[in-house]
Amino acid sequence: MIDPNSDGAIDPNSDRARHRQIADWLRARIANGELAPGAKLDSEKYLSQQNGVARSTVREAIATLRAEGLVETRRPKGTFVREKQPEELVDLKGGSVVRTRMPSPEERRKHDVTRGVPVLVVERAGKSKLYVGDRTALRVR
Amino acid sequence: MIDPNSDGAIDPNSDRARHRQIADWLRARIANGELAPGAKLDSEKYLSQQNGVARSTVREAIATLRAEGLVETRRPKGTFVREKQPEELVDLKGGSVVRTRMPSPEERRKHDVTRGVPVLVVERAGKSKLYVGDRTALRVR
DNA sequence: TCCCATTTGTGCGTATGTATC
DNA sequence: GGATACATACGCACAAATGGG
Repeated sequence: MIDPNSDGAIDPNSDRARHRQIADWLRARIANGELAPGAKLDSEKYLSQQNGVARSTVREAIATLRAEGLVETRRPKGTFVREKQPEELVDLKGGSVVRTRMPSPEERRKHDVTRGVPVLVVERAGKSKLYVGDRTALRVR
Repeated sequence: MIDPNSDGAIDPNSDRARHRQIADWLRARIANGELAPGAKLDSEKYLSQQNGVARSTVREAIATLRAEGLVETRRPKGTFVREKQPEELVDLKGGSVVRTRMPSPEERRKHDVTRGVPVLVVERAGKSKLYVGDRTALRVR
């Protein structure tokens, strides 16, 4: 049996939405290292019972973290804190212009991009190249 | 009265999730210009009745587009196709390293960043600067 | 000022499907 | 087969913000 709020993420008196409070709480635990990269979050069911909210409320909180690129969900394994990826250092040539945006679903599939990870678009001489933000750093020599 | 599927976004026989079908459909309408930048999407209620699905299903589709940076929701006005922002061209100095990621909630507030919009992080000489992806392009001279 | 209609936000409960171990 | 855990989907109710009359 789980004691609701033994770990107390939720303040029932707060005006702040419950799913936001839970997202804040998980985000803080990730930030301070309590939930380290690679760590598995508690299950949605556990979190919902622990905090005395519906599972859908927990799901919304996790969806927020996913969109922020903080966690990644592997079904039905669970949700995990994202780990830093090996980073490729790419040299930028003169005349290049760099932009960033979220990838389309096709680009996500094609380049195997996790949800919540943006891409870098480098344009030069009328052509543009795509780099996955997670695994790329661009350098100006 | 709305005739479900008079506009037919949903194929009930498809095993593709309904919210994904609706997201695909809206994404396509945005891509082909039928829903131009600044245009207002139909309300969640209208879309749900039009497609014969629950409002929560439509909301999930729209949340997807929001995370992709395609639309932006202004409550209680509605959801709108995002417009291209005036772009500032920033020159990159030698020795700079550029990365991209999603902003934290604090960064989003501080820099007024719409959901679904990544940021550019330029690091140089131990210091790093943040640029909003939506309104910034970096140039190598 | 007040009321109302519209629209998104929040939150719940329930049920069923699907993938993994 | 069973247990676990996430995914999909529905329905409901009420809150909050905005604009019109």
